[in-house]
Amino acid sequence: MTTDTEIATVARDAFGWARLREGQIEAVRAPIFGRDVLAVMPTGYGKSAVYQLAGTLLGGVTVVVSPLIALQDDQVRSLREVHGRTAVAINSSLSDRETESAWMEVGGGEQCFVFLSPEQLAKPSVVSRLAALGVSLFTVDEAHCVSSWGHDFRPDYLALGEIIEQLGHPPVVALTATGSGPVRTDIVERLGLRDPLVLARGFDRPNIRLEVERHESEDGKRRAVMRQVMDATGPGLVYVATRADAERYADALQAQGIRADAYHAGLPDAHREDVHNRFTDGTLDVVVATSAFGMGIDKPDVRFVVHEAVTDSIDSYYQEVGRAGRDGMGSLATLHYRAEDLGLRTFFASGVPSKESIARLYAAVKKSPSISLADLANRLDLSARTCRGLVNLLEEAELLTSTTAGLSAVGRRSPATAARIAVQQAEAQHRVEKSRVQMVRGYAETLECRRIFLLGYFGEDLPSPCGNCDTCSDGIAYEEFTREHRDDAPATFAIDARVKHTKWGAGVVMRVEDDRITVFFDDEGYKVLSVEAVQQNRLLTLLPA
DNA sequence: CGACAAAACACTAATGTTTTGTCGGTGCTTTAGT
Repeated sequence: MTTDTEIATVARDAFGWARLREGQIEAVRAPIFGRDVLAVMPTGYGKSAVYQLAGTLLGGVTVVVSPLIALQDDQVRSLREVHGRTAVAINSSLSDRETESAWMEVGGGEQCFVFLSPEQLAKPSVVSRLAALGVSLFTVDEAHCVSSWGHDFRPDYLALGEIIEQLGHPPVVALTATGSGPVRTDIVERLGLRDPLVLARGFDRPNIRLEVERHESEDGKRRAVMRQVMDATGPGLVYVATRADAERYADALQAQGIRADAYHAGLPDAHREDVHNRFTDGTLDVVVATSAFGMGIDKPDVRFVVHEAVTDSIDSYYQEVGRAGRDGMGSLATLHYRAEDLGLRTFFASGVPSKESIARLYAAVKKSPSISLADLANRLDLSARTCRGLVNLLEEAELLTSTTAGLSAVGRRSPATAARIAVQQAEAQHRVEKSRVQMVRGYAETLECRRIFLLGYFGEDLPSPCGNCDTCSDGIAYEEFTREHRDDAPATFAIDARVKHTKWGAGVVMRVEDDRITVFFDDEGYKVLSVEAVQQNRLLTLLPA
């Protein structure tokens, strides 16, 4: 209890916060007692306060891993200018001299926050500097990136677990606004968290109305999206799947006199920043964006989030939807659904590397043990990224290990065998990703209450239909609800139970309904099974937890 | 997988149909050349 008082005192005296939420206090308490924590809380709940308070209380060096430099700069500015703390962001935009002076600042005072990208931490010099200084707290902000970006897009995310160990495993605080059960498990495993406290708070956002509009033709969908945005009031976001669509819709909306603009990663940085600023200060009403627009947006009065196409997962969907109505006022989230749009997402979830390239890489490592990643990329004439991706895949398949000394092969397999195993591993990953896309289809096509479905995906049980989604308004949700709760559900498996399927291997029960059961399998992803089939054919057996 | 553009074709002239090809999302970093 003394600690809770201390936390409250620091919150008030150092940061000027009169009140903390229960979840924040719990999340701060864990690292102070040396326990790792994964906190899943929506933006606006006060995630940053967790590491800011814990770091201040623990003293010394707090590392904050954050995916975007713009995000880091915002945090540093806030810590320095608003709260008078010591904080630096070290990245490639700094000159050598600036980098040196930043490191001096880190080691110079009683307490300092250091913001780093995972790519910075991939450099041995950065890790050894931190090790020499000693790290009191290791924070991973936007921790879902570990899970979603680690495999291919930003492979250095996968190395964070190893970095934490090299730093002597200080208490770890992982923070994210999104994350279904499997994503949380993935974060915990990849960061190597030890018996972490897992907190999830504030998932339900009852002020956001949920709607799905189905379309047969591309043209019909386009007209419906245009009509909706033109009739809507207040600031809003339109999420599209491609850069070209972002520009097309933005142009069309402008032509209709709407203050709209496009945002995607292909636009010049200055323009992106300008769009962001205009949206924040209210001179721009609608941003038509790819998934590039999102992290770091903290605008309270977004009144609608329209999805012109499906996302790659419900995790992404709910995160994007969550940008509406942070002020608690009524807001609208509409998904314009066309079954064909799932194709693009399925495509992104594909693309297994060729056996030849894997075999070649494995053979090269066997031939030259302790080879560095850079030398390997050079020798094989691969880009550093492609090479890193392949190495990560082989590491996950436990065919390679990577140490500070370099890469080396594990066991004695032929390159062909190694390639076969690695391809199986990659295919399993892609099956999981495709199953995540299929869950988006499930959401779009469900007859039950949308919110029951969404919250159920995140492991929360809404006791009755929400009354604020399209299926509730149509009355269908209530029919479904009573139909499913007609009888006492037959004894099946409990949520979170670890099970084994005759064909799909081990998995975790995510959801149990009257007539079907949803399981997340390690190598297959989400599968919806009929309870009848499961019982008749004894498809599932319970595994010890 | 599917949208869209370019190329190829189909044939009686300027434009429509079919086939083939390409591309699609997210950000760090670092280096060579102005």
